[in-house]
Amino acid sequence: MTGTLNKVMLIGHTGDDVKMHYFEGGNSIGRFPLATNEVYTNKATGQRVENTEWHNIVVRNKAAEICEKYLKKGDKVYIEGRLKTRKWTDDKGMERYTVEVQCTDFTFLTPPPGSGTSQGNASQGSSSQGNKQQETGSQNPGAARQQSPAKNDTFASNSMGNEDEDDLPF
Amino acid sequence: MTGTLNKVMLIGHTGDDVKMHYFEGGNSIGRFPLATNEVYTNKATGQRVENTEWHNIVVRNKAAEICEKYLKKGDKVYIEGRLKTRKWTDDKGMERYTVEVQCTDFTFLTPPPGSGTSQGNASQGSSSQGNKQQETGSQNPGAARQQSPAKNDTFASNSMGNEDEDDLPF
Amino acid sequence: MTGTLNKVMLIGHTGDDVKMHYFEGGNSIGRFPLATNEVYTNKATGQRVENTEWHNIVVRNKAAEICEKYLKKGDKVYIEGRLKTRKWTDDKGMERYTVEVQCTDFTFLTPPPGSGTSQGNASQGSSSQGNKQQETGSQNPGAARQQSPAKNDTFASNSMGNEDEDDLPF
Amino acid sequence: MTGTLNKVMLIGHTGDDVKMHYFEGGNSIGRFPLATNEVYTNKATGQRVENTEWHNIVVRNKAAEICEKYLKKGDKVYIEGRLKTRKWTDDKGMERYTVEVQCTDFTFLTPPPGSGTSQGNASQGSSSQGNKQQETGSQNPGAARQQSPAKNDTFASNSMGNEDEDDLPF
DNA sequence: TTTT
DNA sequence: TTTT
Repeated sequence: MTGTLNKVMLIGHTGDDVKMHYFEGGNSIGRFPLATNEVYTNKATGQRVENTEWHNIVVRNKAAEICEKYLKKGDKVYIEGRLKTRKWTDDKGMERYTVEVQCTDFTFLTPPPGSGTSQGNASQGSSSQGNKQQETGSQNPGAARQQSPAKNDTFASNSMGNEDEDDLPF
Repeated sequence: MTGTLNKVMLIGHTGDDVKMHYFEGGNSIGRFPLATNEVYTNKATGQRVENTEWHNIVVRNKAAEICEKYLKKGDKVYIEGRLKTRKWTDDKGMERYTVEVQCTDFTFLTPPPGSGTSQGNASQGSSSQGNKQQETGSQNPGAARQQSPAKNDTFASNSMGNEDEDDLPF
Repeated sequence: MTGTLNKVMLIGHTGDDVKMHYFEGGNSIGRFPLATNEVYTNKATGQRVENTEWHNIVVRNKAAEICEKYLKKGDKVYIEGRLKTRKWTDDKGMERYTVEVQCTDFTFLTPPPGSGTSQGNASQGSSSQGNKQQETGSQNPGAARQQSPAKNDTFASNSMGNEDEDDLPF
Repeated sequence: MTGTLNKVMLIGHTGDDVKMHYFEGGNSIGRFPLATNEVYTNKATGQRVENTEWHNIVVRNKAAEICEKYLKKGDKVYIEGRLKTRKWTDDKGMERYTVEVQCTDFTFLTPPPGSGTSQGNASQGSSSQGNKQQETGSQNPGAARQQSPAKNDTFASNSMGNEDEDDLPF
């Protein structure tokens, strides 16, 4: 029985690169931590408080590969997904629970190096800032990266039977 | 180029039944109005104000057929979608614009007649309340209706390459 | 540093009544579990799978009191909030983590008993279904309950400096 | 009576600076257009299609002033709000309707000039890119800008009776 | 135009 | 009308 909604929407910075795990049969998942922040002033003490919240993001298959390829540690990203609690057993045999965000959609918010937008760190030698190596060639990796959300939109549209859209990320 | 988000989430009551439009080639769309309300007290006058906002919902293909079949005037529903402005020309030749919510996901919140839940209007003769005729048979239409969100979730999951889910609404 | 978003939106059924905790100084919090469901068919096995996800909802102060008063076990509710991981120590001195949804907005989706809507379980003796005792009087508790979302909208509006709205839940 | 939800969430680029309008009594509103994009490939024609959707954003009072001060044409921003249709009469006396997004929360996604983040266009002479004049002083305007979402979160928290948070944007 |  |  449903009639329910389970939705998470996050904008944050990745705390690490995407760690991939490949299954037999061709499926794969990627995991990475995402940080969101809140700032407020404690009224009682007048003190400024800054909190970081960490979220465990899980992406699957094609989406995981796109994230693995284009998301690097520190990037800003929009993540949409579902909350899911995963049960596991620690080394002492104790049952433990981890809450994960099963990603269903995402949009990169850090412009790719070399994109030259007013938002980008484009101008010069951004690869020196620790960006992951991006493949070069006729297709601008920044543009490719920028298109990934379109892909997600596309897939989501297909989910409602929209016909005139494609199946491919790029 | 994207990196953008265009999302609408509504919970409201339908103001009319779903009006279907079938295209050659097999595609179809359904349209219906959705009402949301807000209540507040005008601070200056102390007067209680109640506002109704009307939204133009557009659903496509399989989703449209499900809505047409199970959503009746007055039902409560959760709608997720994208904002889209459609341009048209009125009978005086003037350009006009209509903002629509292109539905990408939905969940029925009015329990189907006969569902017998604590939330439902189940107990007796609810068809006398003007509910649309529901097909009868071994499958409970209420349950079918309840599953439609699952279908949407399923489709959305597939959009990210999730393998172990199905393609069918029911 | 922010520029981040941490948002959860849930529609589900409460798994228990709201448990209140009052602090010295007048603050209070309420907690309750919320269930969301997903249904899909495992493609490999063809088996129908139904999953229930449980969420720990935390509400504060006035909102907690409203929930405590009008939300009963089994009710359907829309919850909006933030994800927050709370650290605690179990009886063996081990550090444990619990993810909670810190509620910032909510809307009751189960009509109050006696509301007599097509959606309600109004017709007869619904109190026998274990509904909490609602105070009686000139004001319909069902209406009061329905208004709580308006209150939240109102508060949210004020957060942006909207002047012509009120401060009170009802 | 409510029990409804009216929520819009957008990430897009502003198409113009914020236009302020001040009312007697001290209230004010700001308006600006926001663009979101979608990209897909038309399956029938194989053609890549790019659509831009324009949204009319309306912000009020303190939030309007913050946007007016820190948001410049072309900036990327997250906007949360409510859909509202405004009726007006055109110069021919015809009734017209405009759909607006009444902003209730926002987060700047374009780093301020001089922020020096890997995402920023910081390095050199960004004011030549048409950035609005930012006040200088001991407080980094970029940081101030970054804090505005915190302020919104704060206000939203207060809406639920959260006590230990402040009232001030910065 | 219309829902609760 | 306009952003990337």
